Amino acid sequence: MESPIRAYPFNEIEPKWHKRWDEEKLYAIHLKDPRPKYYCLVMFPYPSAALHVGHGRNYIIGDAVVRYKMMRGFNVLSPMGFDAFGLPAENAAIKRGIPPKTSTLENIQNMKRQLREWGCGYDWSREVISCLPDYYKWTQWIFLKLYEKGLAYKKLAAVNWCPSCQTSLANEQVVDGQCERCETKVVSKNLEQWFFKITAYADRLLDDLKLLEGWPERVRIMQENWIGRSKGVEIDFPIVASDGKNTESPLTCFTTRVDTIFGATYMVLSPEHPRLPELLRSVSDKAEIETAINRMKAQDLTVRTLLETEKEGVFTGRYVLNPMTKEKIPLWVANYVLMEYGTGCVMAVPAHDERDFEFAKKYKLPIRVVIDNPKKPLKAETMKEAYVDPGILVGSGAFTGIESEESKDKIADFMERNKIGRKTTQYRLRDWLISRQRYWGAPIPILYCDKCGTLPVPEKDLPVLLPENVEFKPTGVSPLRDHLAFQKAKCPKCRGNARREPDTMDTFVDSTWYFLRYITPRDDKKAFDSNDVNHWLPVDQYIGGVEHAILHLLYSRFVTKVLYDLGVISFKEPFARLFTQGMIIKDGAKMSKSKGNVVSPDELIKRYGADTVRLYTLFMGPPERDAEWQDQGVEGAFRFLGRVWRVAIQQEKIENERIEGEALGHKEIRFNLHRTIKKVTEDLEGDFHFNTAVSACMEFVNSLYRFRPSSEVDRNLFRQSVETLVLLLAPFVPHIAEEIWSRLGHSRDIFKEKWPTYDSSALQLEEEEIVIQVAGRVRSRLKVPHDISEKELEALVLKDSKIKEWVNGKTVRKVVVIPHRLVNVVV
RNA sequence: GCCGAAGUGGCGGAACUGGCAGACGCGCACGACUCAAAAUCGUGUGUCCGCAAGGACAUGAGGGUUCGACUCCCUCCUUCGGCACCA
Repeated sequence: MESPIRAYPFNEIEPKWHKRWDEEKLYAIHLKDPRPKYYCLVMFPYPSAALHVGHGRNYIIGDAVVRYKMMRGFNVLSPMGFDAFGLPAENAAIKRGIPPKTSTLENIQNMKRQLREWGCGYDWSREVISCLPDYYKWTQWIFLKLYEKGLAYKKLAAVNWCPSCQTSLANEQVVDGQCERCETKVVSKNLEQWFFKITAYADRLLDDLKLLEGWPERVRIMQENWIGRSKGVEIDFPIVASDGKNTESPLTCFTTRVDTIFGATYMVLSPEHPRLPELLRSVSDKAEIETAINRMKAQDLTVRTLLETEKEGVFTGRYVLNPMTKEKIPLWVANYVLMEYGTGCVMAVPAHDERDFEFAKKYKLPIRVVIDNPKKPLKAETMKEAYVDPGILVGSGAFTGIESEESKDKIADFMERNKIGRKTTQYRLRDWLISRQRYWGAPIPILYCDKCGTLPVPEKDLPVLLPENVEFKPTGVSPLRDHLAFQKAKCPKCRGNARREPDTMDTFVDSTWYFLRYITPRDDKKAFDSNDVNHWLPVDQYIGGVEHAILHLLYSRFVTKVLYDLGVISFKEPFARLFTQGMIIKDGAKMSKSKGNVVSPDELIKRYGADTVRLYTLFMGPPERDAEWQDQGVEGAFRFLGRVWRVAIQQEKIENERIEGEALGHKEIRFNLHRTIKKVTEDLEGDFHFNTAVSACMEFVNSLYRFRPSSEVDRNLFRQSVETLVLLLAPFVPHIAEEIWSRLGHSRDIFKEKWPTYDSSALQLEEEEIVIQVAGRVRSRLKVPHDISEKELEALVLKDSKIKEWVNGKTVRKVVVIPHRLVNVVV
């Protein structure tokens, strides 16, 4: 890149203030400070090699909020740390051929330098690094707490396995059947794994979303979808005995549409249903049936769950009884029924379910209408598709004639009374699989003793240290399994030899509680102090990318609720307000090293200074939306800061310059000044409209360039204008603001100053311009006194020569007067 | 398929509660300064007609409500995101 352009001396200013802020400990807070607290948290980063401007948006937004709140008189907590365990760090280390710890700590140093250069300030005395024992000791403690509560358990299950990362994954880490990290196709594998019982909290995680008014609607909806609660009924279908003796227990299905029960003309099991072998025992020609079932089982699950996939099935030769109609209906097995959801058994109502309809048509199964369309009566023989909307029950025994929505409860109650079925709730959410067969994570604090079984590591023995001299290349089993020193353990009960759990925890466990650790980060007696944490949390403002809408944000909410139940914290939700900033796009794609479209902040800062990068980042568009990075836009921000510098520092020069444009007077400048304060304040108090706040400042600078102070009073206003401008800009461009502030003769740090307030009387002009429309089109405008009455205004308008021309002969039907704004003459 | 967000000049984007569409910035053109360039300062810049004054058209498309619609309602199209054979 070219050498720095001639401009204000940002390369002297910026390092000077970084040093000053460090020395003054501008960001260090005291927990017991009497001012109102404000906890501003940005999502802590993975320590990758270097940050790009896309990452920067997060920290710049956060820093602007922090500095603004400081000026509003809050005791602002702004901590930072590193989410340092996990696959990305380990994979990067493997590539470089060095231990993950070395590369991670190296990366952290580089990122800290970058954050400092950006001018983003944190209370570094509170730094947490999740891969260091003084942190993960307490991550392990959290695990033990969940274990005590029965919320951490081990089970053999079909789990998602990434063949490239050589580890199991949580459901949340599988995107479109692929590994979230490496996009390799995920396969299913039967393994014994550790899970967190997040499903036990499904209802509360869902219901408490309503408490999160400060969260973006879309994030709440995404979590709602993910949890996927559906209320319905479990119904027992008695099996018709093939040998006359009815000894088999009934098959249970789950449905959200009990209202359609009278139309259930067959029943379908998932090919994986555990009772299939038993059901088939008495069937004579079962070879063919079993072949068909095995074919369905072999079908790739990701393909099988595609809507387009052809439905396939086979009749089992068995029958069940529809418990309401007492009819004998055939029992089928079909590929469209999933074992993972509900009971793996579905009552099929072809007339009112698209999938059942398609299946029934293919295999010529009976279709019976039981919900009629009130607008257009249905006929089973002529139906082209299932009728899935509400309607009136027909052919439904005692329930005929009832509206379908209403009938759901009535039928369910009837079933409960007669022990046919019971109301129940199903969730899409699965328990959180937390074991990883990889090295770079916190060891799961569990011991196995041949005599005493599975035992938690006693709290006093924490941390279970992650050994450093390990051959850690992924092999599919945890490298800790064969590490002798690590495995050398004693059973806490019988003192005999015990083995350690070799798996490590998912990195997302580390980040479920880091925001608690920031309060008392060096406490080696406990994870956090309940009193302090209860004072400082929930986080007032959380800021981060929307990619964590489900994963991190759901897991953190879960752990918070567990800690609440344990009585160690007094709040149910960790983050009161959430702001999700948009991505930065370059050349049509998300900025990423692999795509080769990253813009490095280091070079930009060298060329233009950090304030320019910050200002452009905030100005480029609404912060919650994606934005396209344009190098030329950076120049614009840089030019603006030059204008600010000149108007503030080199005032005399401007005073002496020849007036070329239209000059503005005292009154207009005063008006603009207060209007700008109002606009910037409202933009920051609202949903962080930095882009319009910056543009308001630009407008004000433009107007200052038209001001020619001619008197002492004028010069005072000019000075006041400049000082206010600098205060308003300080959260966005802290270095230049500090520098101008001190050059204007202030010795106190600008962030210890009060945020300016506006005077509404200055916004009240005696004369205002009114827009005049004829038939809704602007035809003229008038300057009128502020306190003119509507009558007077109307009369004035009708006398106006231009308006007369437009009215010309037509009758005036009505005159609409909107005070202080507009008059519309309707002809 | 369901849910959500968005669609405005050459570009990024503004527009309060329904009240001057295009603020602010980029780009472009012209002028001032300069021997010249850069930087800076100024002027102009939606489209069409017009020398101009001015007028017509214009916020994804089409309807509607209203004195008045980027904004509200209906139908549809496109892009992005989430969920999805979930019973």
